Amino acid sequence: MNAPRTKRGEQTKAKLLAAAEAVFAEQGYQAASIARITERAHVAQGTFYLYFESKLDLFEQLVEDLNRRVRKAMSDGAARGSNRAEAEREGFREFFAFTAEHPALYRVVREAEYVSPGAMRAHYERIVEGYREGLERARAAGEIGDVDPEVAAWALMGVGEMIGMRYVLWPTGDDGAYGTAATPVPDDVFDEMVAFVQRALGTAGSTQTAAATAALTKEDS
Amino acid sequence: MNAPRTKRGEQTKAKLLAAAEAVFAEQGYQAASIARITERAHVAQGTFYLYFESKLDLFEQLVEDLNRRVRKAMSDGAARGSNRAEAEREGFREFFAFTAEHPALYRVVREAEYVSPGAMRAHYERIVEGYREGLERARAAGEIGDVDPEVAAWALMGVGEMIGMRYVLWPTGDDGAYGTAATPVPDDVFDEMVAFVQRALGTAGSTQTAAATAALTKEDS
Amino acid sequence: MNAPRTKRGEQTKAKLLAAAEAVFAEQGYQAASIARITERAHVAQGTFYLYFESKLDLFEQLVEDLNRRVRKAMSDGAARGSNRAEAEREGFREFFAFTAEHPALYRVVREAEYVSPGAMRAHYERIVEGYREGLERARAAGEIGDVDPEVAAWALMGVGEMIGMRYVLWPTGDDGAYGTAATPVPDDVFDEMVAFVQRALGTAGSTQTAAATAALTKEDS
Amino acid sequence: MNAPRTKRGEQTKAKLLAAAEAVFAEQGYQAASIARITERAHVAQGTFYLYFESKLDLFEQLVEDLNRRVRKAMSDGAARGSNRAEAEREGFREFFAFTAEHPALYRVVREAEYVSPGAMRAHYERIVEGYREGLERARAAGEIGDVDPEVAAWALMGVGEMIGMRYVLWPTGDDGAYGTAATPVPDDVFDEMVAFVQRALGTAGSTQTAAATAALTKEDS
DNA sequence: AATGAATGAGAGTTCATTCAT
DNA sequence: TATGAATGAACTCTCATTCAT
Repeated sequence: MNAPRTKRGEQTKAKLLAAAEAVFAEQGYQAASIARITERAHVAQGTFYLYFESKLDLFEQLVEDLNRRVRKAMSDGAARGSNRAEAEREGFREFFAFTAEHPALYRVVREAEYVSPGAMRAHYERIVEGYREGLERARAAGEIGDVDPEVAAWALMGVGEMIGMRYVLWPTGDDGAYGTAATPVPDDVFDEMVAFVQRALGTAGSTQTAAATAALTKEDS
Repeated sequence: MNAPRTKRGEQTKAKLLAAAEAVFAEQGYQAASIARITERAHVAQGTFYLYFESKLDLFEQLVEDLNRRVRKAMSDGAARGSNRAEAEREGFREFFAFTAEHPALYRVVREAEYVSPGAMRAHYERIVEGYREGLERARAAGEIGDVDPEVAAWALMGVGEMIGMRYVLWPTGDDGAYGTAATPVPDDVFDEMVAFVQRALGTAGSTQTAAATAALTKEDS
Repeated sequence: MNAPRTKRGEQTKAKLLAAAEAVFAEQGYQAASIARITERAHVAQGTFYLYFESKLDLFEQLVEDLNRRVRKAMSDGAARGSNRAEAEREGFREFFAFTAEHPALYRVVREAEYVSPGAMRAHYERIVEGYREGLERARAAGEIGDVDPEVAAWALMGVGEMIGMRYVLWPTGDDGAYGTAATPVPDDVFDEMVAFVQRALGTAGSTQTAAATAALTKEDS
Repeated sequence: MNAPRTKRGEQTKAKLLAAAEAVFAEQGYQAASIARITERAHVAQGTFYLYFESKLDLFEQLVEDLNRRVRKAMSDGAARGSNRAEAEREGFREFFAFTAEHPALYRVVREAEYVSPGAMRAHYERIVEGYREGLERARAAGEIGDVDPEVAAWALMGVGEMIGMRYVLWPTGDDGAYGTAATPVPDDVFDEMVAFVQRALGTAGSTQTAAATAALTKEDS
């Protein structure tokens, strides 16, 4: 009652997931109706229940899927950096890019507290886990100061989420309507934020000015 | 159709707001029904519409009310500090205490993206405004480093929100059920977080160890 | 969420119960929809849930209500008889009259095995309990033979139910459509059946022919 | 679109009928879904419509099949008896045994009033017809009293059905859950019931006590 | 000011049946 | 013969809101 057994079924499920992501981003989880989602996917309402047990099941599958992808993007970004400072910066860059491209993840997770606390926590915990591992390695390598990796990881998560919300998702000067094209974080804000976290972590070389850091990273972008 | 004109009316409206806060905290905005709220307030369903135009109106009034109170608590806390470092620390302390006592604010705001984007933004912007003003003054006084007050303010907001969610609202080891007594942030986590933001802001004297800071502030608590 | 608190509410609930009885009789429990029932009661669908928690709740309330009334009718009938033979006969007479007037009870109970086993069993057990008590008293008084009251009571229940179904509810020569006026049991069938059970119980005087018995009871009817 | 044309097809249809009987017994006709039945038969949903025109068609085929088999069992049992009294007893014995083994027949027929009145009536009428013929022959032979065979046949049907329901299908002391092993009628109840109907029919020799009858019939069982 | 009955649109979900392969 | 994906109408139930008293 869940996994498609033919190619056609696989396509249909993919269509549903894509439609759900779009509708969730536009209207949020609660306001999104199965009717709206299936309509957008060009399938009948009943078809939905061939691949998902419930609206909640869809939600959890979607969050898990997006979570996997955002972590992949972040770790790919971090891997581009040759030291912790660069890894941090590139990880955030990817995080914001993903947020801009998949606003559904962001928005839906914030709505999820009462919908699926488990899914929400798992989402944050997995990202934080990535931060924590990175920080532990960096600390062992002497690249950052004497910080508690766990607490620092949650703090980084918070910084990223709030900056992402404010500068990526809120269309500047807008009245709050969604669905319009989201803008990525402006360069100066991004640099300020990166400098903020690097000071917080005591990253080696974080004393350089934000402007200098920006000039540096422009080269490899 | 909104402002109570008698003392009795005032009490009724207050009962409704208190009930709404409790029910919102327990079930969230979407799941909370007017029926449940009026039941908890011991008034008839129709009475609700004597004081609120709609569920949304209630929501916005409640968020505004709580927002005013959390800002008051934070600025009172900050005023207790004799320098920026202490102000920061005491502000956060009050923020977490308020979060523990009024989980509804926190939870409902996160759910509000699609309910009332205006109310949600106003909530964050007002708190950030407080941070920003404090940071600007501190910078003018040379108490903190060369940070952009606006970006730093949003970053602080993010740190506070995420740490609050993780350490105040999630009953440790729990499966996600709400309604149980929330625990405030553990001392060591709190100290780590404060040290994190003080390094990030380049607060004068932030080089002291977290333990030392803790010892210091214990005296005046 | 259940008991009406005003006269108007009481009338509405009564209208719903009456409509439900009619619709259940016509279409059965499963096929009867809340929409159909509320339409017939001239109220909105939502009104239904002011007085019943669910379709099942309505069903159980209705069965209990009808059960109470059929037992009242039967015991009133039995009380008219001056000996066990007459009590038996008059009890059955009332049972069939009730069945003719309230086919819903009969039909809905037979459908209830999977809907509400508890309600179905309670229905039968309560009626049987009445039979059993009557039989025990009759046996103590020497009015009937040496029968096991419990087993005999269930047997009587069976006879009544099947004869009722066959001769009261099945419109003779009909193709099975319901909703037409039900006919009560024809006199000769009734007499035969009464004679059958009186022989089975060894009721004193049951050796008289059915015809004679009929002639006898005509007088007091 | 109905009759299997190959051996393989025949097996598939048989699997479907067996699965349907089991599922009907467990959940009843209405709650049983084609999906559940085909799943249990280990065939795809579409396969169902190769052998049955509709769910109703399946129901009617199943009822007819079971009806044929229960009548066969009953008449085989009756044939074992060397007189009417014994025939009656053995017929009931088989009826209860069949009920215990095929609870679906019993339960589904009671649910059938609105599903297929025709099938339900035919089921009862055919069994009653068997009773009636037996009673007519017995009466002609002077083995029973002066009873109307038609009415008596329906009464016997009722006794059997109700005793079967009460003592075969209701697991004693149970809360109404089905699917557990059904117990056959206890000996003493069975004897009481047989004595009941034999008195009702005025079966020759029915004045003997139930115990005596039991002793008698034990010999040939 | 307060009540509680009434509303009705809309939600998620089920399921017998059909269709393309 | 057999599959399983797809359909869409119909269902029960919820709930913010309005109305009559």
